[in-house]
Amino acid sequence: MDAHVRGLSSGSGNHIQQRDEEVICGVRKGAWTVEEDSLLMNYVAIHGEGRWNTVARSAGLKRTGKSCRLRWLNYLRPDVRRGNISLQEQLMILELHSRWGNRWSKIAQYLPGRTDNEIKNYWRTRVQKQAKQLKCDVNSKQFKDTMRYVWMPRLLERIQAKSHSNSTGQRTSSTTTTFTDSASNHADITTSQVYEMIESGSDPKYMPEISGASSDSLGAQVSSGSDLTDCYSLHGGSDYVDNTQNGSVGEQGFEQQHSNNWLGGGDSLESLWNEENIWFLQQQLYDDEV
DNA sequence: AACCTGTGCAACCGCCGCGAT
DNA sequence: GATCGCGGCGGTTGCACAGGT
Repeated sequence: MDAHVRGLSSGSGNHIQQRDEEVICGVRKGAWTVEEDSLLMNYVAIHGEGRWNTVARSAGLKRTGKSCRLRWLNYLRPDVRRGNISLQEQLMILELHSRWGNRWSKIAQYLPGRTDNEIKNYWRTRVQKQAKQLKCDVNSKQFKDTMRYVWMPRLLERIQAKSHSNSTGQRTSSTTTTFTDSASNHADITTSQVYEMIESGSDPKYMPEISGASSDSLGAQVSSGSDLTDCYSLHGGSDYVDNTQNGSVGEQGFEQQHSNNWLGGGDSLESLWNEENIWFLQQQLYDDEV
């Protein structure tokens, strides 16, 4: 269905993509080949990152330094994670974006293994698409309010619901998690809101006990970890039903989930968008008019 | 089966800041 | 102070693929 699945089925990321490569002035463009990846990985393994123009030349790659850097950071880096944005990560993205806007690299610092490119793509393909469907600007107050007062609380609810349903008690007791990485050094992250999210188990980076590929990690519980086939490919899956039941939709009786939760992924943002959000937006617009 | 459309992601582009000279 | 090269960042594009008609 999507590129995740494609990538999985190929077993080697996007190597299946055989776009037309062009060579202009001895510089290759387009999709990277397995051989190029191998050259770059070997070179970086020996010489380390940085000085990308030198890397490109010395590794025998007919690529620009920029291209090598991008390929390494977004794809080849060993700790890079792709696909399957978990609920916690979604929540983090929403919160941090509301705080910083399109500072993708800054946001990415708080989502270990996620690249700015992936977060940016996520925002564009999921969030902006929602705004477009609702015919409102993604930067409008209405949309931001909807995110903050509807979307994010419900994400939080679902995270908590999943946590409880898994009955391990790990997550809810994790509020004492300490921060020992880069995030703790960011003086501009001071609001309790973000910390609460993080501390409640938003990400493996902040949850040493659930880091890595542990199958019983929260990430795995929520979104099957790095399984690329999960989140956005479960059309009509059981998660969808669970969402409506666990979501505490409630207040205006908008229990009915719209059938156009197009991607249908139970843990995706899309499943949160229903008439309730539209209603909320309409109320906001109405209030503004009055 | 053929074509069309939507989707998601990798990669490129242009701009900017910074350090070296 | 001016210039250059480089790396980083955000915006944008191109394209493979899946699903629909």
